[in-house]
Amino acid sequence: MGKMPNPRFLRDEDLTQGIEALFFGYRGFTAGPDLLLADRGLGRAHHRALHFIAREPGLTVGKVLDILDITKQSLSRVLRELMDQNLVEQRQGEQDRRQRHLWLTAEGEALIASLRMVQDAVVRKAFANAGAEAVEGFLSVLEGLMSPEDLAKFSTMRK
Amino acid sequence: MGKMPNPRFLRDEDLTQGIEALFFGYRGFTAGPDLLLADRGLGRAHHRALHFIAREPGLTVGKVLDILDITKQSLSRVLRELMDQNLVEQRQGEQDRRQRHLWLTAEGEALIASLRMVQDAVVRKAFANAGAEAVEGFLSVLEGLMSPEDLAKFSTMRK
DNA sequence: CATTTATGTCAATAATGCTGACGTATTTTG
DNA sequence: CAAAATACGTCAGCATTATTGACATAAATG
Repeated sequence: MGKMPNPRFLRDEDLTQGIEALFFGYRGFTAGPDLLLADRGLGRAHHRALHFIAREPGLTVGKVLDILDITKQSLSRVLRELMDQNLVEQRQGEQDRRQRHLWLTAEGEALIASLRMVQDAVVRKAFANAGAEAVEGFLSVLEGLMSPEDLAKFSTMRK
Repeated sequence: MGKMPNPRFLRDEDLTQGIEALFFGYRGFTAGPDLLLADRGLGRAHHRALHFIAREPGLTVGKVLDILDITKQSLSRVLRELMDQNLVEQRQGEQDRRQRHLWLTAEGEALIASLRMVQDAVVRKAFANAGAEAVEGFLSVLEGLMSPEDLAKFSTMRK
């Protein structure tokens, strides 16, 4: 595209910097929600489940398993705890009655809203300070880091 | 800077996309090393310790505690396992003999080299495909996500 | 009707973190 | 120099998140 390629691009130090940026950045990204969750005896796994159920209400258990890529035993425990706390509820599928569709209760909506509030504040600040173009770069690098399977999930989610 | 601000920048969907990109991207970033580590009965915590010891040989235990921000009990177990596997060794400080300086053994160097090989391949591909400008954006967003303390650590590490 | 699919559960195990309490060696400070 | 602070280690107990393997049930499908 007529851009001068940087002759010092992709040195070991650049990669080291990228690796460490991800380590520290990811920690800043999860710190806020972790505190809120701990109040209710929940952890990051519960947050992830809540996030994707909120994003696509009525998801089946199988779909969540596919997204989170954990075993059903692990997810089962997480969902059990969320249901025990009246944050999530299950409804049997109408067409396929083997399926369990997951929905947030009002209380679950409230919790994810406060988690989003905290996390959005961090992300919004980082995005705003870096600028729209930087956000584009941020996203495209992260897409490149994803496995093909996860990239497909990520992409179809935002269609 | 005379740039047209995008009127649709920082919508909820943008934040959602950023959040999910981090989730899936971080997973792709850790998947390769995790497999290699599992062969030796090690995990991500050992990887992090090895990384920072490799990066700054002779680090003291206290410095590693500060970087990783875990308790000394947690780090102690990790270091014990690394030393038991002859990957890391400790040397008493010469000036301050209370300190324990950490060094990789030849075997430790070999392990971190193969971990780096795997992880670098993923990061290099993502960086190369996205381009130098995208990498700038990637880094500046991640810096914005870091806590002030972690940003300081991150910054002083690359002086 | 046999098979596959979607889900749940029991039991055991591992990695990573935590808190609290103590102990030792060494350095610093009043 | 004695007291306090620092650097590090360790014992014990517990929580979260994940794993594997085995087995069970209900419902859809060929």
